[in-house]
Amino acid sequence: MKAITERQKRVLEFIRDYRERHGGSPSLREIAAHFGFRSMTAAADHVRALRNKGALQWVPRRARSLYPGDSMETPDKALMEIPVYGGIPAGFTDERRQEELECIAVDPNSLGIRATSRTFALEVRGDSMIGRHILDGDYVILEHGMMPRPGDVVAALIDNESTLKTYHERRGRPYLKAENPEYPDFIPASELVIQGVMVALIRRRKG
Amino acid sequence: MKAITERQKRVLEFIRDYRERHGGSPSLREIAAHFGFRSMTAAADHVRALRNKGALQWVPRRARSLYPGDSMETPDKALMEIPVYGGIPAGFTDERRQEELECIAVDPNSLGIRATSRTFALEVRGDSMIGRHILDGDYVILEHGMMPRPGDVVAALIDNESTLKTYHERRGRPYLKAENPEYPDFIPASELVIQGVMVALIRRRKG
DNA sequence: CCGCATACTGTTCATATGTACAGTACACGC
DNA sequence: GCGTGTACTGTACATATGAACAGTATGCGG
Repeated sequence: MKAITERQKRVLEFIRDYRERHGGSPSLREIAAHFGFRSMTAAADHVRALRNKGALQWVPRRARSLYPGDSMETPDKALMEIPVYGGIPAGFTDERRQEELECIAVDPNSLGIRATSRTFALEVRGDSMIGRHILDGDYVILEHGMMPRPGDVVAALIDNESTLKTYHERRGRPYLKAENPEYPDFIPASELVIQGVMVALIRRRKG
Repeated sequence: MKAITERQKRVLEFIRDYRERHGGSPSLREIAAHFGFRSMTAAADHVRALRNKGALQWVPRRARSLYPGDSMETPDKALMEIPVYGGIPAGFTDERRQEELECIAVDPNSLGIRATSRTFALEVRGDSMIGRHILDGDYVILEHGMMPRPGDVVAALIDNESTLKTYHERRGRPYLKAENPEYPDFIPASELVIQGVMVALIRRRKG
């Protein structure tokens, strides 16, 4: 990959300045007008070159969607909103309106997960999963409908409440293990509903 | 001038939220889609009402040019790319080109952290921090230059290598505690460089 | 009851905008 | 010389987008 040319650097600077002053991206024609290009394709070429070199991000066909590649902002293509369910009875199935749902935004690529509509999050309450190094206040990202493998952390609906268990198999039969000595170790998996399999975890700083 | 209605407040919040997440304004059709309006005019009406009430600024006929009226300044970056440093000698100071840097994208709001250029990540190697429930393969998000509080996990440069320690104070003097029995418990903090304070953690699914 | 604002549905229209295609000129490496 | 990338001009096109027009329904104050 070649280096960024002087002209392209100027275009990138203009885009950066424009975003600073206007709080949004310039259009291709505005770029052309600023540099005195009589053809808008000149601006389009520069923008394409910058995109190919990774200096610019954009959303295809979206108006005014140029983002400097090194900026902290990124277009929404990698963004995913995950609903957060607390220790709520009925857990996965939400009775509340979508507007009331708390969401966290994550980048599926960074988390190494797929972006599906069946992905959700649980805010962990208590230290019941400390045996798996999952702490109170952690956000566990789960995928609904995924086939669990032995050792996976899963969310199960028990007594109308979402709880985290470890999935195991013994003599070919699946069972769930609670990582909490207070509860019985073995729960036949057939008796309960597995809501999702843990695919990632997010922990915030305390205090 | 009438007051802003509840519905209009919702629309305004969505616009503000969209700008923070995407770094740009939503289109009228995107607003309509978000609220489930079957007609885009509904969104246009709300936007016009907000403009008349001074809660929104915009550029006439310009695509994606809605700005919350209270501040034209650049909104907080919603999604930021954080460079990942492994167990690399020299750690925080990178000798490598920026293109070679691995990055993870996170939403500062979701993680409960500030978006600064001094934020970085370390990919944890080994189980030396298992006492703090930080596992091999976890990504620890740290902020450089932050004042650590007792109990905080910090990254320190020891023997030219970035290692994680717990920050403590004893008799008013700061020291670092290794959460690993193999290493000495007490390291005078004055002797080493604290690169950053842990503000969040991200764990991917194994395998 | 009337007037008025809010909160929509449904449609149409002008244009702003990104993108593609065709072509010219120049510099540079092999 | 030849191929490649940069740096443009000029035209054309599909569509995303803001804006306008014609309605319907609801609530609220006078």
